[in-house]
Amino acid sequence: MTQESTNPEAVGEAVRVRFAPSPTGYLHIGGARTALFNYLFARQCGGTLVLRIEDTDRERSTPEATQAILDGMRFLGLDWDEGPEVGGDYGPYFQSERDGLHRELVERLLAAGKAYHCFKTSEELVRLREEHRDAASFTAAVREDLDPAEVSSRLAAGERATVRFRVPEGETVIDDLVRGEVRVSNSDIEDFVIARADGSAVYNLAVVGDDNGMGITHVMRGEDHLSNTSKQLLLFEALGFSVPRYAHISLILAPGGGKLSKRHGAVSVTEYEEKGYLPEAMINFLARMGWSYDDKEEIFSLEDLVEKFSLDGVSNSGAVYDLKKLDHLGGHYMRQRPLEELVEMSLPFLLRSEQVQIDLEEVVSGGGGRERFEAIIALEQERINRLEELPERVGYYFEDPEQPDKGARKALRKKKDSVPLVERYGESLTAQFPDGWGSGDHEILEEHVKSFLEKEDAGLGDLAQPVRAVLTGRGATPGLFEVMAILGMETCLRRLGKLQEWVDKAVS
RNA sequence: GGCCCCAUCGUCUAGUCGGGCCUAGGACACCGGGUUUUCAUCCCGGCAACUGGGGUUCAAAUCCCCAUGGGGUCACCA
Repeated sequence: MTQESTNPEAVGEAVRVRFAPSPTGYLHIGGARTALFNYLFARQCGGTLVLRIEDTDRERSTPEATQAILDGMRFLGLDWDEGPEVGGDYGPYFQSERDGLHRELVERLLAAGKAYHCFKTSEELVRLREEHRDAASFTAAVREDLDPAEVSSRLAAGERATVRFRVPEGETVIDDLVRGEVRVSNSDIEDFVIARADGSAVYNLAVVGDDNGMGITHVMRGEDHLSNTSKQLLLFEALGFSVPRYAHISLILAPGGGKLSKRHGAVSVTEYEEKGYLPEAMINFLARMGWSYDDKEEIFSLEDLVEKFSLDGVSNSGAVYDLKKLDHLGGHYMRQRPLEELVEMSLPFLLRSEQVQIDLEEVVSGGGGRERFEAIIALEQERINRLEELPERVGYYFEDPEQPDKGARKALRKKKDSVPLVERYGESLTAQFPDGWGSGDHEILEEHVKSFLEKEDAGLGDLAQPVRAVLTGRGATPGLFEVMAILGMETCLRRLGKLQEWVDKAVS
Protein backbone atom coordinates (compact mmCIF):
# COMPACT_ATOMS: atom_id res chain seq x y z
CA MET A 1 0.00 0.00 0.00
CA THR A 2 1.62 3.12 -1.17
CA GLN A 3 0.57 6.36 0.41
CA GLU A 4 1.55 9.02 -2.07
CA SER A 5 2.22 12.54 -1.09
CA THR A 6 -0.81 14.78 -0.96
CA ASN A 7 1.26 17.35 -2.71
CA PRO A 8 -0.53 18.39 -5.89
CA GLU A 9 2.69 18.32 -7.87
CA ALA A 10 2.78 14.61 -7.35
CA VAL A 11 -0.71 14.35 -8.75
CA GLY A 12 0.33 16.19 -11.83
CA GLU A 13 -2.78 18.24 -12.33
CA ALA A 14 -4.56 21.24 -10.93
CA VAL A 15 -6.41 20.23 -7.82
CA ARG A 16 -10.17 20.59 -7.83
CA VAL A 17 -12.07 19.63 -4.72
CA ARG A 18 -15.68 20.01 -3.80
CA PHE A 19 -17.93 20.38 -0.82
CA ALA A 20 -21.29 18.91 -1.68
CA PRO A 21 -23.88 19.34 1.05
CA SER A 22 -27.51 18.47 0.62
CA PRO A 23 -29.69 21.38 1.66
CA THR A 24 -31.96 19.51 4.01
CA GLY A 25 -30.92 21.35 7.13
CA TYR A 26 -28.43 23.81 8.50
CA LEU A 27 -24.69 23.52 8.14
CA HIS A 28 -23.80 20.84 10.63
CA ILE A 29 -20.48 21.11 12.44
CA GLY A 30 -19.43 17.86 10.81
CA GLY A 31 -20.22 19.32 7.43
CA ALA A 32 -18.45 22.51 8.38
CA ARG A 33 -15.33 20.56 9.16
CA THR A 34 -15.53 18.73 5.86
CA ALA A 35 -15.91 22.08 4.15
CA LEU A 36 -12.93 23.43 6.07
CA PHE A 37 -10.68 20.53 5.17
CA ASN A 38 -11.62 20.85 1.52
CA TYR A 39 -11.03 24.57 1.68
CA LEU A 40 -7.62 24.15 3.28
CA PHE A 41 -6.55 21.51 0.82
CA ALA A 42 -7.61 23.65 -2.12
CA ARG A 43 -6.08 26.87 -0.84
CA GLN A 44 -2.85 25.21 0.12
CA CYS A 45 -2.12 23.87 -3.30
CA GLY A 46 -3.61 26.67 -5.29
CA GLY A 47 -6.49 24.46 -6.29
CA THR A 48 -10.15 25.18 -6.76
CA LEU A 49 -12.91 24.70 -4.23
CA VAL A 50 -16.25 23.91 -5.78
CA LEU A 51 -19.46 24.19 -3.81
CA ARG A 52 -22.13 21.93 -5.19
CA ILE A 53 -25.61 21.81 -3.72
CA GLU A 54 -27.01 18.31 -3.87
CA ASP A 55 -30.65 19.23 -3.85
CA THR A 56 -32.09 16.24 -5.63
CA ASP A 57 -34.16 15.15 -2.68
CA ARG A 58 -37.18 17.20 -3.65
CA GLU A 59 -39.07 16.43 -0.47
CA ARG A 60 -36.44 17.57 1.97
CA SER A 61 -34.38 20.15 0.17
CA THR A 62 -35.25 23.79 0.81
CA PRO A 63 -33.92 27.11 -0.41
CA GLU A 64 -33.70 28.21 3.22
CA ALA A 65 -31.31 25.40 3.99
CA THR A 66 -29.20 26.29 0.98
CA GLN A 67 -29.03 29.84 2.23
CA ALA A 68 -28.16 28.69 5.73
CA ILE A 69 -25.29 26.63 4.35
CA LEU A 70 -23.93 29.54 2.36
CA ASP A 71 -24.29 31.81 5.39
CA GLY A 72 -22.52 29.30 7.58
CA MET A 73 -19.63 29.04 5.16
CA ARG A 74 -19.34 32.79 4.96
CA PHE A 75 -19.48 33.18 8.73
CA LEU A 76 -16.54 30.83 8.99
CA GLY A 77 -14.75 32.69 6.26
CA LEU A 78 -14.69 29.77 3.86
CA ASP A 79 -15.14 31.17 0.40
CA TRP A 80 -15.60 28.96 -2.63
CA ASP A 81 -14.30 29.50 -6.14
CA GLU A 82 -17.17 27.97 -8.04
CA GLY A 83 -20.74 27.39 -7.03
CA PRO A 84 -23.89 29.21 -6.04
CA GLU A 85 -23.71 33.00 -6.27
CA VAL A 86 -20.25 32.95 -7.82
CA GLY A 87 -20.77 30.78 -10.88
CA GLY A 88 -17.97 29.03 -12.73
CA ASP A 89 -17.23 27.13 -15.91
CA TYR A 90 -18.39 23.75 -14.68
CA GLY A 91 -21.96 24.56 -13.75
CA PRO A 92 -24.71 24.26 -13.06
CA TYR A 93 -23.81 23.87 -9.41
CA PHE A 94 -27.18 22.75 -8.21
CA GLN A 95 -27.47 19.05 -8.74
CA SER A 96 -31.14 19.31 -9.58
CA GLU A 97 -30.22 21.32 -12.66
CA ARG A 98 -27.97 18.58 -13.95
CA ASP A 99 -30.76 16.10 -14.37
CA GLY A 100 -30.34 15.93 -18.16
CA LEU A 101 -26.68 15.09 -17.80
CA HIS A 102 -27.45 12.30 -15.39
CA ARG A 103 -30.10 10.82 -17.66
CA GLU A 104 -27.62 10.63 -20.51
CA LEU A 105 -25.31 8.62 -18.34
CA VAL A 106 -28.09 6.21 -17.46
CA GLU A 107 -28.80 5.76 -21.16
CA ARG A 108 -25.16 5.04 -21.85
CA LEU A 109 -25.01 2.39 -19.20
CA LEU A 110 -28.25 0.87 -20.46
CA ALA A 111 -27.00 0.84 -24.05
CA ALA A 112 -23.77 -0.82 -23.00
CA GLY A 113 -25.67 -3.50 -21.14
CA LYS A 114 -24.10 -2.37 -17.87
CA ALA A 115 -27.46 -1.50 -16.42
CA TYR A 116 -30.95 -2.89 -16.83
CA HIS A 117 -34.57 -2.06 -16.21
CA CYS A 118 -36.08 -3.52 -13.12
CA PHE A 119 -39.86 -3.95 -13.06
CA LYS A 120 -40.06 -5.26 -9.53
CA THR A 121 -42.59 -3.41 -7.43
CA SER A 122 -41.65 -2.08 -4.03
CA GLU A 123 -43.81 -4.77 -2.43
CA GLU A 124 -41.89 -7.43 -4.29
CA LEU A 125 -38.62 -5.86 -3.28
CA VAL A 126 -39.54 -5.83 0.36
CA ARG A 127 -40.27 -9.53 0.12
CA LEU A 128 -37.06 -10.25 -1.76
CA ARG A 129 -35.02 -8.50 0.86
CA GLU A 130 -36.54 -10.60 3.58
CA GLU A 131 -35.79 -13.76 1.65
CA HIS A 132 -32.31 -12.75 0.60
CA ARG A 133 -30.17 -11.58 3.46
CA ASP A 134 -26.97 -10.96 1.51
CA ALA A 135 -26.26 -8.81 -1.49
CA ALA A 136 -25.25 -11.64 -3.78
CA SER A 137 -28.45 -13.59 -3.46
CA PHE A 138 -30.57 -10.45 -3.58
CA THR A 139 -28.89 -9.53 -6.82
CA ALA A 140 -29.43 -13.01 -8.22
CA ALA A 141 -33.11 -12.71 -7.41
CA VAL A 142 -33.62 -9.24 -8.76
CA ARG A 143 -31.52 -9.48 -11.87
CA GLU A 144 -33.45 -10.98 -14.78
CA ASP A 145 -32.33 -11.02 -18.35
CA LEU A 146 -35.40 -9.76 -20.06
CA ASP A 147 -35.72 -9.67 -23.79
CA PRO A 148 -35.09 -6.12 -25.07
CA ALA A 149 -38.33 -6.25 -26.98
CA GLU A 150 -40.22 -7.21 -23.88
CA VAL A 151 -38.62 -4.36 -21.97
CA SER A 152 -39.63 -1.78 -24.52
CA SER A 153 -43.16 -3.07 -24.82
CA ARG A 154 -43.67 -3.11 -21.06
CA LEU A 155 -42.20 0.37 -20.87
CA ALA A 156 -44.42 1.48 -23.74
CA ALA A 157 -47.38 0.02 -21.88
CA GLY A 158 -46.60 2.43 -19.08
CA GLU A 159 -45.15 -0.05 -16.64
CA ARG A 160 -42.93 1.57 -14.07
CA ALA A 161 -39.30 0.49 -13.92
CA THR A 162 -36.17 1.62 -12.17
CA VAL A 163 -32.75 1.18 -13.65
CA ARG A 164 -30.25 -0.94 -11.80
CA PHE A 165 -26.54 -1.13 -12.26
CA ARG A 166 -25.27 -4.57 -13.14
CA VAL A 167 -22.50 -5.05 -10.58
CA PRO A 168 -19.67 -7.01 -12.18
CA GLU A 169 -17.83 -9.80 -10.44
CA GLY A 170 -14.56 -9.07 -8.77
CA GLU A 171 -13.26 -6.81 -6.09
CA THR A 172 -13.30 -3.06 -5.73
CA VAL A 173 -10.36 -1.37 -4.09
CA ILE A 174 -10.53 2.13 -2.70
CA ASP A 175 -7.12 3.72 -2.43
CA ASP A 176 -7.97 6.10 0.36
CA LEU A 177 -5.62 8.92 1.25
CA VAL A 178 -6.27 8.63 4.97
CA ARG A 179 -7.21 4.98 5.32
CA GLY A 180 -5.02 3.21 2.84
CA GLU A 181 -6.51 0.42 0.75
CA VAL A 182 -10.06 -0.57 1.49
CA ARG A 183 -11.15 -3.73 -0.29
CA VAL A 184 -14.71 -4.72 -0.90
CA SER A 185 -15.83 -7.86 -2.65
CA ASN A 186 -18.30 -6.98 -5.38
CA SER A 187 -20.46 -9.86 -4.22
CA ASP A 188 -21.19 -7.70 -1.19
CA ILE A 189 -22.58 -4.98 -3.40
CA GLU A 190 -26.07 -5.53 -4.73
CA ASP A 191 -27.30 -4.35 -8.10
CA PHE A 192 -28.21 -0.90 -6.91
CA VAL A 193 -30.71 1.50 -8.41
CA ILE A 194 -29.22 4.30 -10.45
CA ALA A 195 -32.42 5.79 -11.84
CA ARG A 196 -35.87 6.12 -10.39
CA ALA A 197 -38.99 5.08 -12.24
CA ASP A 198 -39.38 8.65 -13.43
CA GLY A 199 -35.96 8.46 -15.03
CA SER A 200 -34.15 10.77 -12.62
CA ALA A 201 -30.79 9.67 -11.34
CA VAL A 202 -30.22 8.43 -7.84
CA TYR A 203 -27.42 9.79 -5.66
CA ASN A 204 -24.50 7.55 -6.53
CA LEU A 205 -24.91 8.02 -10.25
CA ALA A 206 -25.49 11.75 -9.88
CA VAL A 207 -22.37 12.16 -7.78
CA VAL A 208 -20.24 10.27 -10.24
CA GLY A 209 -21.60 12.27 -13.12
CA ASP A 210 -21.04 15.54 -11.29
CA ASP A 211 -17.63 14.78 -9.88
CA ASN A 212 -16.54 13.80 -13.34
CA GLY A 213 -18.33 16.66 -15.04
CA MET A 214 -16.80 19.15 -12.65
CA GLY A 215 -13.31 17.78 -13.05
CA ILE A 216 -12.98 16.89 -9.39
CA THR A 217 -9.56 15.46 -8.60
CA HIS A 218 -9.91 14.80 -4.88
CA VAL A 219 -13.01 13.82 -2.97
CA MET A 220 -12.74 14.60 0.72
CA ARG A 221 -15.81 13.68 2.70
CA GLY A 222 -17.10 11.99 5.82
CA GLU A 223 -16.45 8.36 6.54
CA ASP A 224 -20.15 7.69 6.29
CA HIS A 225 -19.64 7.81 2.53
CA LEU A 226 -17.08 5.03 2.51
CA SER A 227 -19.65 2.41 1.66
CA ASN A 228 -20.91 4.53 -1.24
CA THR A 229 -17.44 4.85 -2.62
CA SER A 230 -17.17 1.30 -3.87
CA LYS A 231 -20.42 1.77 -5.78
CA GLN A 232 -19.23 5.03 -7.20
CA LEU A 233 -15.93 3.49 -8.22
CA LEU A 234 -17.82 0.82 -10.11
CA LEU A 235 -19.75 3.52 -11.92
CA PHE A 236 -16.63 5.51 -12.77
CA GLU A 237 -15.14 2.40 -14.34
CA ALA A 238 -18.27 1.45 -16.21
CA LEU A 239 -18.50 4.94 -17.64
CA GLY A 240 -14.84 5.07 -18.53
CA PHE A 241 -14.23 8.12 -16.35
CA SER A 242 -10.95 8.76 -14.61
CA VAL A 243 -11.24 8.18 -10.91
CA PRO A 244 -10.56 10.94 -8.37
CA ARG A 245 -8.48 10.37 -5.26
CA TYR A 246 -10.48 9.80 -2.10
CA ALA A 247 -9.95 10.83 1.48
CA HIS A 248 -12.52 9.77 4.03
CA ILE A 249 -12.48 11.73 7.24
CA SER A 250 -13.70 10.18 10.47
CA LEU A 251 -16.94 11.38 11.90
CA ILE A 252 -17.48 13.80 14.73
CA LEU A 253 -19.15 12.00 17.60
CA ALA A 254 -21.47 13.23 20.33
CA PRO A 255 -20.07 13.62 23.86
CA GLY A 256 -21.57 10.33 24.99
CA GLY A 257 -20.36 8.62 21.85
CA GLY A 258 -22.54 7.97 18.87
CA LYS A 259 -23.89 10.15 16.19
CA LEU A 260 -24.33 13.82 16.75
CA SER A 261 -27.93 14.97 16.90
CA LYS A 262 -30.04 17.87 18.08
CA ARG A 263 -30.24 16.19 21.46
CA HIS A 264 -26.63 17.10 22.07
CA GLY A 265 -27.15 20.83 21.89
CA ALA A 266 -25.95 23.10 19.19
CA VAL A 267 -24.90 21.21 16.11
CA SER A 268 -25.32 23.85 13.46
CA VAL A 269 -22.83 26.56 12.71
CA THR A 270 -25.64 29.09 12.86
CA GLU A 271 -26.32 28.22 16.48
CA TYR A 272 -22.71 28.82 17.41
CA GLU A 273 -22.77 32.08 15.57
CA GLU A 274 -25.84 33.08 17.55
CA LYS A 275 -24.10 32.20 20.78
CA GLY A 276 -21.42 34.63 19.82
CA TYR A 277 -18.49 32.34 19.26
CA LEU A 278 -15.93 34.02 17.07
CA PRO A 279 -15.43 32.39 13.68
CA GLU A 280 -11.69 32.03 14.24
CA ALA A 281 -12.43 30.02 17.38
CA MET A 282 -14.78 27.77 15.44
CA ILE A 283 -12.20 27.27 12.72
CA ASN A 284 -9.46 26.41 15.19
CA PHE A 285 -11.79 24.07 17.04
CA LEU A 286 -12.99 22.33 13.90
CA ALA A 287 -9.49 21.97 12.53
CA ARG A 288 -8.21 20.29 15.67
CA MET A 289 -10.94 17.69 15.57
CA GLY A 290 -9.41 14.98 13.49
CA TRP A 291 -6.34 16.87 12.49
CA SER A 292 -3.14 17.75 14.28
CA TYR A 293 0.08 19.42 13.33
CA ASP A 294 2.64 18.31 15.88
CA ASP A 295 2.90 17.61 19.57
CA LYS A 296 2.97 21.28 20.59
CA GLU A 297 0.84 23.69 18.63
CA GLU A 298 -2.84 24.06 19.33
CA ILE A 299 -3.61 27.56 18.13
CA PHE A 300 -4.07 28.00 14.41
CA SER A 301 -5.47 30.84 12.41
CA LEU A 302 -7.10 30.10 9.07
CA GLU A 303 -3.91 31.36 7.43
CA ASP A 304 -1.78 29.03 9.55
CA LEU A 305 -4.01 26.16 8.60
CA VAL A 306 -3.78 26.88 4.90
CA GLU A 307 -0.05 26.66 5.28
CA LYS A 308 0.17 23.72 7.65
CA PHE A 309 -2.75 21.49 6.79
CA SER A 310 -1.89 18.09 5.47
CA LEU A 311 -3.80 14.88 4.93
CA ASP A 312 -0.96 13.16 6.76
CA GLY A 313 -2.11 14.91 9.90
CA VAL A 314 -5.70 13.74 9.56
CA SER A 315 -6.44 11.02 12.06
CA ASN A 316 -8.54 8.02 11.25
CA SER A 317 -10.49 7.58 14.44
CA GLY A 318 -13.70 9.34 15.34
CA ALA A 319 -13.57 12.51 17.42
CA VAL A 320 -15.90 13.37 20.27
CA TYR A 321 -16.45 17.08 20.36
CA ASP A 322 -15.78 18.90 23.59
CA LEU A 323 -17.48 22.21 24.18
CA LYS A 324 -15.10 23.10 26.99
CA LYS A 325 -12.34 23.24 24.46
CA LEU A 326 -14.40 25.43 22.19
CA ASP A 327 -15.00 27.79 25.09
CA HIS A 328 -11.34 27.95 25.82
CA LEU A 329 -10.57 28.81 22.21
CA GLY A 330 -13.45 31.26 22.24
CA GLY A 331 -11.88 33.10 25.15
CA HIS A 332 -8.49 33.04 23.56
CA TYR A 333 -9.63 34.64 20.35
CA MET A 334 -11.87 37.05 22.20
CA ARG A 335 -8.77 38.52 23.80
CA GLN A 336 -7.03 38.67 20.44
CA ARG A 337 -9.68 40.74 18.73
CA PRO A 338 -9.20 44.48 18.33
CA LEU A 339 -11.54 46.30 20.70
CA GLU A 340 -13.18 48.24 17.88
CA GLU A 341 -14.32 45.05 16.20
CA LEU A 342 -15.60 43.57 19.41
CA VAL A 343 -17.64 46.69 20.05
CA GLU A 344 -19.34 46.36 16.69
CA MET A 345 -19.96 42.67 17.17
CA SER A 346 -21.28 43.15 20.70
CA LEU A 347 -24.00 45.61 19.80
CA PRO A 348 -26.52 43.18 18.39
CA PHE A 349 -26.14 40.96 21.42
CA LEU A 350 -26.69 43.81 23.83
CA LEU A 351 -29.47 45.54 21.94
CA ARG A 352 -31.46 42.34 22.29
CA SER A 353 -31.27 42.49 26.05
CA GLU A 354 -33.92 44.34 28.01
CA GLN A 355 -31.81 45.18 31.01
CA VAL A 356 -29.23 46.95 28.95
CA GLN A 357 -30.05 50.37 27.60
CA ILE A 358 -27.68 51.51 24.97
CA ASP A 359 -27.85 54.77 23.15
CA LEU A 360 -27.10 53.15 19.84
CA GLU A 361 -26.89 56.40 18.00
CA GLU A 362 -24.30 57.75 20.35
CA VAL A 363 -22.26 54.58 20.28
CA VAL A 364 -22.26 54.46 16.53
CA SER A 365 -21.53 58.13 16.13
CA GLY A 366 -18.61 57.90 18.53
CA GLY A 367 -19.80 60.31 21.22
CA GLY A 368 -19.28 60.02 24.97
CA GLY A 369 -21.52 56.98 25.04
CA ARG A 370 -19.15 55.32 22.66
CA GLU A 371 -16.23 55.85 24.97
CA ARG A 372 -18.15 54.46 27.90
CA PHE A 373 -19.37 51.49 25.90
CA GLU A 374 -15.87 50.70 24.71
CA ALA A 375 -14.61 50.80 28.27
CA ILE A 376 -17.24 48.26 29.29
CA ILE A 377 -16.41 45.92 26.44
CA ALA A 378 -12.71 46.25 27.11
CA LEU A 379 -13.23 45.00 30.64
CA GLU A 380 -15.36 42.07 29.58
CA GLN A 381 -13.16 41.18 26.66
CA GLU A 382 -10.71 39.30 28.81
CA ARG A 383 -13.40 37.49 30.72
CA ILE A 384 -15.84 36.06 28.22
CA ASN A 385 -15.69 33.20 25.76
CA ARG A 386 -18.64 34.19 23.62
CA LEU A 387 -20.55 37.38 23.02
CA GLU A 388 -23.75 35.85 24.32
CA GLU A 389 -22.37 36.13 27.85
CA LEU A 390 -22.27 39.88 27.65
CA PRO A 391 -25.82 41.07 28.44
CA GLU A 392 -26.14 39.32 31.76
CA ARG A 393 -22.73 40.51 32.85
CA VAL A 394 -23.09 44.21 32.20
CA GLY A 395 -26.56 44.97 33.50
CA TYR A 396 -25.25 46.94 36.48
CA TYR A 397 -23.76 49.57 34.24
CA PHE A 398 -27.24 50.49 33.10
CA GLU A 399 -29.52 49.84 36.07
CA ASP A 400 -29.09 49.81 39.83
CA PRO A 401 -28.85 46.19 40.95
CA GLU A 402 -31.93 45.06 42.82
CA GLN A 403 -30.50 42.11 44.65
CA PRO A 404 -27.03 40.99 45.66
CA ASP A 405 -26.08 37.65 44.19
CA LYS A 406 -24.68 34.84 46.26
CA GLY A 407 -21.12 36.08 46.16
CA ALA A 408 -22.14 39.63 46.98
CA ARG A 409 -24.24 38.48 49.94
CA LYS A 410 -21.28 36.59 51.25
CA ALA A 411 -19.09 39.68 50.97
CA LEU A 412 -21.70 41.80 52.71
CA ARG A 413 -21.99 39.37 55.60
CA LYS A 414 -18.27 39.01 55.94
CA LYS A 415 -17.63 42.72 55.89
CA LYS A 416 -20.73 43.91 57.68
CA ASP A 417 -18.58 45.93 60.05
CA SER A 418 -17.26 47.94 57.15
CA VAL A 419 -20.38 50.05 56.82
CA PRO A 420 -18.97 53.09 58.63
CA LEU A 421 -15.73 52.79 56.67
CA VAL A 422 -17.63 52.73 53.40
CA GLU A 423 -19.72 55.70 54.50
CA ARG A 424 -16.60 57.71 55.17
CA TYR A 425 -15.27 56.56 51.81
CA GLY A 426 -18.33 58.01 50.12
CA GLU A 427 -17.82 61.28 51.88
CA SER A 428 -14.20 61.29 50.91
CA LEU A 429 -15.11 60.74 47.28
CA THR A 430 -17.50 63.65 47.36
CA ALA A 431 -14.87 65.89 48.86
CA GLN A 432 -12.12 64.77 46.55
CA PHE A 433 -14.07 64.83 43.29
CA PRO A 434 -16.49 67.72 43.37
CA ASP A 435 -16.94 67.46 39.61
CA GLY A 436 -17.00 63.66 39.39
CA TRP A 437 -14.71 61.70 37.12
CA GLY A 438 -14.49 60.23 33.64
CA SER A 439 -14.98 56.65 32.52
CA GLY A 440 -11.25 56.18 32.10
CA ASP A 441 -10.18 57.65 35.43
CA HIS A 442 -9.67 54.46 37.41
CA GLU A 443 -6.08 55.29 38.25
CA ILE A 444 -7.08 58.47 39.98
CA LEU A 445 -9.68 56.56 41.96
CA GLU A 446 -7.13 54.00 42.97
CA GLU A 447 -4.68 56.61 44.16
CA HIS A 448 -7.39 58.23 46.16
CA VAL A 449 -8.46 55.02 47.81
CA LYS A 450 -4.90 54.27 48.80
CA SER A 451 -4.45 57.50 50.65
CA PHE A 452 -7.92 57.15 52.11
CA LEU A 453 -7.12 53.70 53.48
CA GLU A 454 -3.83 54.90 54.81
CA LYS A 455 -5.58 57.55 56.83
CA GLU A 456 -8.14 55.01 57.99
CA ASP A 457 -5.47 52.42 58.64
CA ALA A 458 -7.68 49.86 56.92
CA GLY A 459 -7.11 47.17 54.31
CA LEU A 460 -8.37 47.31 50.76
CA GLY A 461 -10.29 44.10 51.18
CA ASP A 462 -12.41 45.59 53.92
CA LEU A 463 -13.51 48.35 51.62
CA ALA A 464 -13.50 46.88 48.15
CA GLN A 465 -15.56 43.81 48.93
CA PRO A 466 -18.67 45.50 50.28
CA VAL A 467 -18.34 48.37 47.84
CA ARG A 468 -18.30 45.98 44.91
CA ALA A 469 -21.28 44.15 46.32
CA VAL A 470 -23.48 47.19 46.68
CA LEU A 471 -22.31 48.86 43.50
CA THR A 472 -22.79 45.87 41.22
CA GLY A 473 -24.82 43.35 43.17
CA ARG A 474 -22.12 40.87 42.41
CA GLY A 475 -19.37 39.06 44.21
CA ALA A 476 -17.15 39.06 41.15
CA THR A 477 -16.64 41.81 38.62
CA PRO A 478 -13.79 43.39 36.71
CA GLY A 479 -11.43 45.59 38.71
CA LEU A 480 -13.45 47.70 41.11
CA PHE A 481 -11.93 51.04 40.15
CA GLU A 482 -12.39 50.41 36.48
CA VAL A 483 -16.01 49.64 37.16
CA MET A 484 -16.43 52.71 39.36
CA ALA A 485 -14.84 54.89 36.74
CA ILE A 486 -17.42 53.78 34.20
CA LEU A 487 -20.31 53.98 36.63
CA GLY A 488 -19.57 57.60 37.41
CA MET A 489 -19.67 59.36 40.74
CA GLU A 490 -23.34 60.06 40.95
CA THR A 491 -24.28 56.44 40.45
CA CYS A 492 -21.60 55.23 42.83
CA LEU A 493 -22.72 57.49 45.63
CA ARG A 494 -26.36 56.63 45.15
CA ARG A 495 -25.69 52.90 45.34
CA LEU A 496 -23.23 53.27 48.20
CA GLY A 497 -26.03 54.83 50.17
CA LYS A 498 -27.84 51.51 50.22
CA LEU A 499 -25.07 49.64 51.92
CA GLN A 500 -26.58 49.48 55.40
CA GLU A 501 -29.86 48.26 53.96
CA TRP A 502 -28.10 45.58 51.92
CA VAL A 503 -26.00 44.43 54.82
CA ASP A 504 -29.10 44.08 56.97
CA LYS A 505 -30.76 41.99 54.30
CA ALA A 506 -27.71 39.85 53.77
CA VAL A 507 -27.23 39.16 57.45
CA SER A 508 -30.82 38.26 58.23
C1' G B 1 -27.27 -9.53 11.32
C1' G B 2 -23.89 -8.79 6.46
C1' C B 3 -20.08 -5.54 4.85
C1' C B 4 -16.62 -1.62 6.01
C1' C B 5 -13.75 1.67 9.28
C1' C B 6 -11.48 2.54 13.96
C1' A B 7 -8.96 1.56 18.99
C1' U B 8 -2.96 6.01 23.44
C1' C B 9 -4.91 10.17 29.66
C1' G B 10 -12.26 12.02 31.02
C1' U B 11 -11.83 14.79 25.90
C1' C B 12 -8.75 16.38 21.32
C1' U B 13 -4.24 14.30 20.15
C1' A B 14 1.82 13.42 19.40
C1' G B 15 4.35 8.97 18.90
C1' U B 16 2.56 3.77 14.90
C1' C B 17 4.08 3.86 8.07
C1' G B 18 10.42 3.32 8.18
C1' G B 19 10.06 -1.47 15.96
C1' G B 20 14.79 0.62 20.43
C1' C B 21 15.65 8.03 21.60
C1' C B 22 8.56 6.53 25.28
C1' U B 23 10.21 5.55 32.96
C1' A B 24 4.53 7.68 26.45
C1' G B 25 4.77 14.36 24.97
C1' G B 26 1.21 18.57 24.42
C1' A B 27 -3.69 20.90 24.85
C1' C B 28 -8.70 21.19 27.19
C1' A B 29 -11.04 19.79 31.69
C1' C B 30 -10.06 18.78 36.79
C1' C B 31 -7.12 19.46 41.54
C1' G B 32 -3.35 22.29 44.24
C1' G B 33 -0.14 26.82 44.62
C1' G B 34 1.51 31.85 43.06
C1' U B 35 0.02 36.94 41.21
C1' U B 36 -4.49 40.02 42.46
C1' U B 37 -9.48 44.22 45.78
C1' U B 38 -13.20 39.80 43.75
C1' C B 39 -13.43 37.39 38.91
C1' A B 40 -10.83 36.47 34.54
C1' U B 41 -5.98 36.39 32.47
C1' C B 42 -1.08 34.80 33.40
C1' C B 43 2.76 31.59 35.83
C1' C B 44 4.18 27.02 38.56
C1' G B 45 2.92 22.08 40.05
C1' G B 46 -0.25 17.61 40.19
C1' C B 47 -3.77 13.79 38.61
C1' A B 48 -4.45 10.76 34.39
C1' A B 49 -3.66 6.46 28.87
C1' C B 50 -0.80 2.50 25.16
C1' U B 51 -8.66 -2.27 25.31
C1' G B 52 -7.45 -7.76 26.23
C1' G B 53 -4.94 -12.16 24.63
C1' G B 54 -1.67 -14.60 21.57
C1' G B 55 2.42 -14.37 18.36
C1' U B 56 7.16 -12.21 15.48
C1' U B 57 11.78 -10.02 17.58
C1' C B 58 17.58 -9.26 21.38
C1' A B 59 13.65 -5.38 21.75
C1' A B 60 6.50 -3.66 20.41
C1' A B 61 2.28 1.74 22.01
C1' U B 62 4.61 0.76 17.29
C1' C B 63 4.51 -5.42 12.96
C1' C B 64 0.89 -9.98 12.46
C1' C B 65 -3.52 -12.79 14.22
C1' C B 66 -7.76 -13.34 17.29
C1' A B 67 -11.13 -11.44 20.79
C1' U B 68 -13.61 -7.34 22.75
C1' G B 69 -15.34 -2.55 22.29
C1' G B 70 -16.84 1.81 19.49
C1' G B 71 -18.49 3.88 14.86
C1' G B 72 -20.47 3.83 9.90
C1' U B 73 -23.49 1.64 6.21
C1' C B 74 -26.97 -1.62 4.14
C1' A B 75 -33.74 3.05 0.22
C1' C B 76 -36.81 4.48 -6.34
C1' C B 77 -32.44 9.86 0.67
C1' A B 78 -28.30 12.36 -0.07
